[in-house]
This record gives sequence, structure tokens and C-alpha cells, in this order.
Amino acid sequence: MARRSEHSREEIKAMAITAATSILSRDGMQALSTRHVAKEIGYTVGTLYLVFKNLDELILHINTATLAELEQQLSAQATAVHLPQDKIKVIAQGYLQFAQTNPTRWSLLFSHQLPHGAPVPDWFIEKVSAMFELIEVPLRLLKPDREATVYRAAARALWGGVQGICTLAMSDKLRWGADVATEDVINSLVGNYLIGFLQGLEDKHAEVSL
Amino acid sequence: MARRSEHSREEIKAMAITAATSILSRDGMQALSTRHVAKEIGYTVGTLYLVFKNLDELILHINTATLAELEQQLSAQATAVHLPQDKIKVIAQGYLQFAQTNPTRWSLLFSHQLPHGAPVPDWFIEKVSAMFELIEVPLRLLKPDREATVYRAAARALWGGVQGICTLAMSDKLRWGADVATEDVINSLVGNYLIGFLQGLEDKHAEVSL
DNA sequence: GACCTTAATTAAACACTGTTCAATAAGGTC
DNA sequence: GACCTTATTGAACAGTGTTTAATTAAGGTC
Repeated sequence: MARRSEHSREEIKAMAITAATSILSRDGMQALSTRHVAKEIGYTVGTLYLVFKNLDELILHINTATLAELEQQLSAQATAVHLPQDKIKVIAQGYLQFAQTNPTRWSLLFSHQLPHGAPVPDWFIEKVSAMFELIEVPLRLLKPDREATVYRAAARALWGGVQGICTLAMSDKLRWGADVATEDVINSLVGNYLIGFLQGLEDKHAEVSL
Repeated sequence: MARRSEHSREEIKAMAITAATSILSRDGMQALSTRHVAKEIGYTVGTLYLVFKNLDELILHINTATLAELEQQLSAQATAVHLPQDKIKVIAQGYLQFAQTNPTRWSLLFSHQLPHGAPVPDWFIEKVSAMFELIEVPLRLLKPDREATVYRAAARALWGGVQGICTLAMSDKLRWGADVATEDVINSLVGNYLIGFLQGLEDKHAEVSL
């Protein structure tokens, strides 16, 4: 059996990504293997390696698809409100929501690390950077005319902050406690941070005045 | 060869944990396997399974050791300063420092997830909770007489926030940019958050007033 | 239409992984 | 010395990622 050519390489690539996505959602992280993906698309592992360099590359593509879906969802929710601070809050809550409804795929986004020394390709980094701009824009509207690095730092602080809270909340590694809802923790972070950001300390090392 | 009894079970346990730790530091995440650990301590995999239920349990113990080292380091650095806000900042920066000097072990702390449905043991959760108190205490000093849940939420927001920034900074998944130092991002997060926290909004959903 | 080239596809192999378990041998007890 | 107990092993099993020789079908050429 050879040379079926029922599908182009590009088609097989897409099939593999969607197959992997449903395996992740259905059977969890552990079930993601080359043989499973191959079986799900009706091919053999060899074909998979004709299309992807290795499993890491496949995962990279899965993550790209996840990012695209996430970004589309967040920007849609952000356009529904109009105040800059509301946009930021909606994005933060939307991020949590996405993580909770797609735990495995979201988890793969960060738990997967390429082997020692293999660099992340540029096109992936660009996808991530586009994500940051989703929050840089409302920050600029909220308090204009500050240095460019201030917005970059703020966007990364907020994004990282929300990301970390989601990590802690989702890993069962800590008893979040019934009395503390994750949404409130995120609101606490974003709300208090924005107050400080509006106050607008110009020096990088913001000092707390008692 | 059998029944050497050169080491007690407790000793073998400890040997395995330290062996695993040095494997992680020396050869990276991928090299952590039962056979490698067994070889490093001069035993066979079978012996390892006599002492640990499985690999996940070994990793749990590695993580506990990592947490203990981290906590000791942070609390030592925190006692060197006296203002509550300085304590919090020192802890945040110390956390980043630990992550940067022990990337693999720190990464294992969060990247490892036990398989579908296996609950995290209580003794591990307590270790993590003790970590949060490291930051709840200075928060209480900074602005006393608020509800208990406020401190819990704030500590988790800050801890998660710093954790997330470290994750983003350490994974090569984004170009942090030469113009934005990670320490500054963390300072931005902690500084601005503490300003908002001091301002002391009583309602859970802190609103930004323009 | 036959021939030949090309390349898609596979099956099998290799070196690893976590995990289990019968067989073995060393120590203590009588 | 015989007996029992148990720590320890080595080999096995099922799974993994990855490579490669062999097959086989399609497309172009004459």
C-alpha cells in the first residue's frame, strides 16, 4: 500500500492537529502519542514523521491552534465592553474561563518544554506577542503618554499574573479554599494593579508610601 | 545478590531523592527516569519500587525537598529587611532568583501533573500552604484589621502573579525583550498591587475610578 | 498500453520508558 | 546446619519516540 495521495501534506498536517486536539480533550495529556494520533487519522507513524519533524513540532502546532482559538475568544469578549479597564478585566476573566473549559490544552501550552537547547521558532513567538498587544492597547488608552517600555512591562506583569493564578488554581497542588473564588483573586490582582498603574509612578521601582 | 541491608528504607528514600535532584540539575528534565536514579544510587529499579509506590511519588518527594529549600531561602531573605512591603518585595525577587538558579527543579514543581484523578496528598498541600503564610504575615502588618479572606486572596494573587511572570520569563516561549527586565516586571506587579491594597477597597470587586 | 521513475506509505526494528514479579541469596533464629 | 524471612535482582511486558528498508501505487514518457 503506498501513494494513496488522498490527502496533501497540508491536509494531513491539519488532520493530525485536530485529531491530537480531540485526543487531548477526550483522553487527557497522557494519551497524546504519535501512534494514537496516527491511528485516529487512519495513517501510520511514518506518515506523521513525513509531515512533522517530531512530536515536539506537532505539539507546537497544537499550541498554536490553541492560542489562535484563545485569542479569537478573548478579543471577541473584549469588544463587547468599551471602558479600557473593563476590557482588561474581561480579558483576564475570559482567560480563566478558557483555562477551565479546556484544561488539558491550556496546560499543554505551558507544561510542554522543548528539549534542552532547542529554540522556539519565531512564528510561534509572534503568535504569543500578538496576545500581549490585546492588553497593551487598553493600557495605552487608560493612561496615555508614558514610555513604551512601561506598557510592555505592565502588559507582561498583568498577563503573567493572571497566568500564574490560573496555574495555581488549576493544579490541585493547593487548597484554594472554598472561601476564596478564583475570579475574586483575579479581580483583586487586576483591580489593585490598575489603581497603582493609574497613579502612575514614573520610576521603575515603584515605592509604597505608608 | 539479595538482602544487603546496607541501607534502611528511609536511607534509600533519601538517597533516591538526592540522586534525582542531581540528575535534574546535571542532565535536565528528560534524563529523570527510574533506571537512571536506580543506577545512580547503586540499586535496581525493583528496589526503587519497594520504597516508592511509583515515579509520581518520587517526584512528589523531590518537589517537597525543593519547596523546603525554597522556603528556607525566602524566609531567610525576608528577615533581613523589616518593612512589610520590603519583605514582600524581597520574597518576590528571591522567588525569581531561585527559579533562575534552579530552573529544572523549579519547573518540575508545576509542570508535573499526577495522572487523571490521583489526588495530591495532604502533607504536600500543607507544605504549599505554609508558603503562602510567608506573605500573608507582612500583608497583615501592612494593613491590619481586614477580613481574613482578604489576606488569603491577596497572598494568592501576589504569589500566583509572581509565579506566572517567572513562568513566562523562563519558558523561551516569548521574547521578553532586552528592554524589559524580569525584575522590573515583578516590581511593577508587586509595587502597583500593594498601592491598591493599601488604598483598601472593601468590596471584593475593586473598581478603577478614573 | 507498457515502462519507468518517483514518492507516499507501511511494517518492522531500535532504544528507550514505567512497572511487575518470579527467582535468588543473604541474614537472623532455632 | 536447617529454616525462614525478606531485601534484591533480572528478566519480562506493554508502551513510548524515531528511523529506515521495503513495498506499492500513481504520473509521466515513449
